[in-house]
Amino acid sequence: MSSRSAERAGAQPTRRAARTERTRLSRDGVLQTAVRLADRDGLDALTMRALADDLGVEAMSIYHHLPNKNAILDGVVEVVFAEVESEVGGFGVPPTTDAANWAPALRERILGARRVLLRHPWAPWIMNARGAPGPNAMRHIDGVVGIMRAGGMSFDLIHHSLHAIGSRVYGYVQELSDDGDAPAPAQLEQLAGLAPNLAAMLAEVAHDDPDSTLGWCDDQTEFEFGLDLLLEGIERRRAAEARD
Amino acid sequence: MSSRSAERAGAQPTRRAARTERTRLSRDGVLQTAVRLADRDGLDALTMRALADDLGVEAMSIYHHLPNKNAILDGVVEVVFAEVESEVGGFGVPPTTDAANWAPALRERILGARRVLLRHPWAPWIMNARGAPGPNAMRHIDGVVGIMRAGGMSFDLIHHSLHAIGSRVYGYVQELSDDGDAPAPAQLEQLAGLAPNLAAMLAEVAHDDPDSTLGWCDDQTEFEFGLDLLLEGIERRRAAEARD
DNA sequence: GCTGTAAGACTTACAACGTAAGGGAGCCGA
DNA sequence: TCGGCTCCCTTACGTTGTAAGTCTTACAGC
Repeated sequence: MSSRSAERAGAQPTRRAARTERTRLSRDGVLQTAVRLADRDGLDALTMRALADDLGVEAMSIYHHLPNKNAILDGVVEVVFAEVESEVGGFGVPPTTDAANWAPALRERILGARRVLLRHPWAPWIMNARGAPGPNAMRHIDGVVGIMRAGGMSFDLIHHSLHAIGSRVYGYVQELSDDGDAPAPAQLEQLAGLAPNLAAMLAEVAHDDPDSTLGWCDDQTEFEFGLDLLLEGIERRRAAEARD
Repeated sequence: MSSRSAERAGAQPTRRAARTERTRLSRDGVLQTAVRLADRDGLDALTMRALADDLGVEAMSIYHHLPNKNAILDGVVEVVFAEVESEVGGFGVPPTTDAANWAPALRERILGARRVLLRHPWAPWIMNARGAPGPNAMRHIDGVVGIMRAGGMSFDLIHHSLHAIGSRVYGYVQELSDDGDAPAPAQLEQLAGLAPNLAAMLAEVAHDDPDSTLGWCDDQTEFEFGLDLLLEGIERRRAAEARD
């Protein structure tokens, strides 16, 4: 049923000939294909067998290049962060960064990361599920620390700020509900009994902006609102630190 | 090997006798046991078979009370939010809440939720993985909205704020790395080549507070730092709104 | 060209997962 | 007493990651 088995079953001269044009794998090729597969079919579809299929190979062959599936997951995230690196023009600290402009610089860096992650929406899930960031992700964070440092903040403040910004450092936030559709009036009425305040809010938002079904959730706008809130607060603490 | 199969193999009069004292399941009992199982052995250990084992029952029996595993996951989260409700003394809005004290009230509410979630660290994972909040979680959010509303904020500002606070509303943040141990000096040196700013920060933190191995991460302190940053920023926007 | 060797692809097989399908025990109303 | 309903058990299937072992192919040295 898969394209590969079809090809197998189909016009193929001899077993031997098929073997002759055997595909050569490589760690990089596997990861690149995995990224495309996840982009196309989602994270759940990224199984060893499906990946092998896309590579024109049997599942177990992959294990000669990556030790296990977790390594693949870590690997694709690293690929994504390589993309982040080129998106933001390198992980270095912009040379003119100082106390006056660290915040916009950081803002730009984070929004750049976000742009890439929006192209690979499955990546945050992997990052959440797996612990330690790889080298590329690490260098991304290092750049963030560098920008704050160039802004004249103490490591202590930077450290707290990193935690505060949390996953926003990476350019994403937990999406509350992806399920898409706006609450139908019937649902809204039902909700009113359970959660009147929430229902009132939803009703007003729906009234003010009927088009924005549930695009009212997790907009770019929302992301930037939260980010700016944090950056403002951090800037105020930086200034306080500088006064001492 | 499991306690149950041992019991089976052991002193048991007759098959019929065993059947007579057949365990009676209930939706509630299943969920309660699932919570205990997850608390004890972690989320990965919460499989249908393990759960059935703890219940003294076969896996498929569970399906007479819950339609599938997702229902169980949703169910245990609801159990957790019932615990939140009692922890915070109900999801209602404190009667004296106004523009002057909404922020402390909200802070208290969120930290209460956090206290409960720290007792069930697996719960956030489920909440992330699955979409829509259940009724209890919904009522929790409704309480949060209610508090802000009592503070005199517009629904628009409340709505943006909800997104900004993100998962903090629920009382948790994504933990960056749970893997525990402090970076060994060797690791730190290796890191210095890759991420010098980060390495410098870690070195200083380690120096200032050698005990706090990596408890320096995701402390209560960190959580409150970020929360207060957001609450401050929101309060400033509320005051601005009130001036218009 | 021939052959030995190592790299790497293939085959087979397993344990664990969620769960569909159907069997049968026990209880309850008639 | 009996029919039927509830609900637990048994068996089995498809999918997952991956361990173990076989076989092919490319290439080095002769």
